Amino acid sequence: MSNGPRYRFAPSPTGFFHVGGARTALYNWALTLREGGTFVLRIEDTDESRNQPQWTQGIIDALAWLGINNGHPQFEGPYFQSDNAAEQVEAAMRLYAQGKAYFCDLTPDQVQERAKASGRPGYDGFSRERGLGPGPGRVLRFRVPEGETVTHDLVRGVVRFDNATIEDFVLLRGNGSPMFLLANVVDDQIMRITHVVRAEEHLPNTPKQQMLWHALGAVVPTWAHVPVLVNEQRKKLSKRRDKVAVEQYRQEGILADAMVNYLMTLGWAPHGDTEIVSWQRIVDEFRLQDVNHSPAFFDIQKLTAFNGEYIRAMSVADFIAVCQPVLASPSVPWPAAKYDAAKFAAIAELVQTRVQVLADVPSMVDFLFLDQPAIDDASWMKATKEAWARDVLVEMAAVCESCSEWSAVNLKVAFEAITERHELKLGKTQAPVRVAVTGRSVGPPLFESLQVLGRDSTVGRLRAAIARL
RNA sequence: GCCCCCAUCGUCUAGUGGCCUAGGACACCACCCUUUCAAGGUGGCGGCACGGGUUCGAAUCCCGUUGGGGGUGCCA
Repeated sequence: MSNGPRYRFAPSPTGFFHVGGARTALYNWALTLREGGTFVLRIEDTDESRNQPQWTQGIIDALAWLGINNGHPQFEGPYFQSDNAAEQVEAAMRLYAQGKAYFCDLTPDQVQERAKASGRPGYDGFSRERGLGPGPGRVLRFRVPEGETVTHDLVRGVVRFDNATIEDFVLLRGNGSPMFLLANVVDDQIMRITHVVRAEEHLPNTPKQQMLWHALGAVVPTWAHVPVLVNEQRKKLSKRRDKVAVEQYRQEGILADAMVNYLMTLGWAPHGDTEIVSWQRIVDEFRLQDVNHSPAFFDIQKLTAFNGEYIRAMSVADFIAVCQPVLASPSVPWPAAKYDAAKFAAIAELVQTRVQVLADVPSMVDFLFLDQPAIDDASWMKATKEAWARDVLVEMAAVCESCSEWSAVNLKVAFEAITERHELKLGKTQAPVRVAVTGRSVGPPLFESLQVLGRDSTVGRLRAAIARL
């Protein structure tokens, strides 16, 4: 077992794993790798009302997809917070025995009423000196000491909190179960965590937890609070409002490498003039001290641009391989039986520079696997409105039927002759042919497309188009 | 309300007192290339929130203002 630093990622299984969590996990993972430490995954499942077991597997799968996998020697877990309930309660009772915590029988409503009456928000310490023992419905509250709590944060620096502004928070619920603040600290102690790197939303929890670490007689870990990810309204990313599920991006054909690279550039940047860098370089260069202090906008457009870069950087063979899931997806517009791997392989290189996400691929090649192309009406109208369009289609159909060798170059040469006869530009004349054959006005280069489609289909579609005019 | 954090192009960032007439990337615009669309190439637009200090010198340090954000649960 490694003696290096112990980082941890502690998500709660309350929904789809989201990009903000992924970024935090990646930060921890990069640090773990660089420093020869350990990455502990702990599922914080103490909120019985909200956590769902199925989300746990989703977290594990998404982490694995991003390269954080439990097969790696520096990965430890997953642990479950609920498994440590006994130790958490025991720690709480120790605090009670030492007078560092006390029981209170006020209900949440009563606490609120008193706060309202006094004009001061939060719990007022009503039961501090009442000497209540444990009992059903009674919560255990931490007795916040007087003074100041000074935290040292690797990204924020020194952050001071006046303890007078911190209420006596709950350690154990009325039903005896441990709450987050306590459970989190006890687990971190059990797992010998040395570095707590988490999102900025936890910064206000830090003085409370630091007091707990002290009260429990342990050496506090090193804190680091990284900025949150926000939407275009500059609000923290929310599962309800925003598109945040890692799994969804994966399904749409965002590559893991692109996602990882993009996420790492939110709040941080590698040295030099390019942000597209290898994971190894990220591991080598990433430092918490260099992390920005302000929230970062999760820009899907830039994520997509990164993804396009990664797609283009792949070999054609890799691109073909990575396209298989989307080409075999049930949402594809052609009947599964009609898919022809050889045809896709023949045209793959030409689609590779034309897609940003893998989900864009099917619409670029669907004409190859459909009996008849799905003609886009607007494109059709526009491409055939000139008088010459019919002649071009007729002449092209004839050429296609009669030309000797069925090849892109041959077709191009023949078509250029037609174009010249009409004293037009290729950019113009190819439009009706393209729409007739592929159904769209944009797509991979025309003659290569025809070559892959084949002579019979091409001629058939041209004839059908002429009949349609 | 109270506590805390933050502030460089629209966005993500480089910048840690002189190398900054502030660099890169995404987006946008133009041109080139070109069989559509992309890709690629070239160029352009565009920023240190404001006000005071400190200093020979400030995007960089200090204070204030303004503006954002987070927290304020018997959620995590």
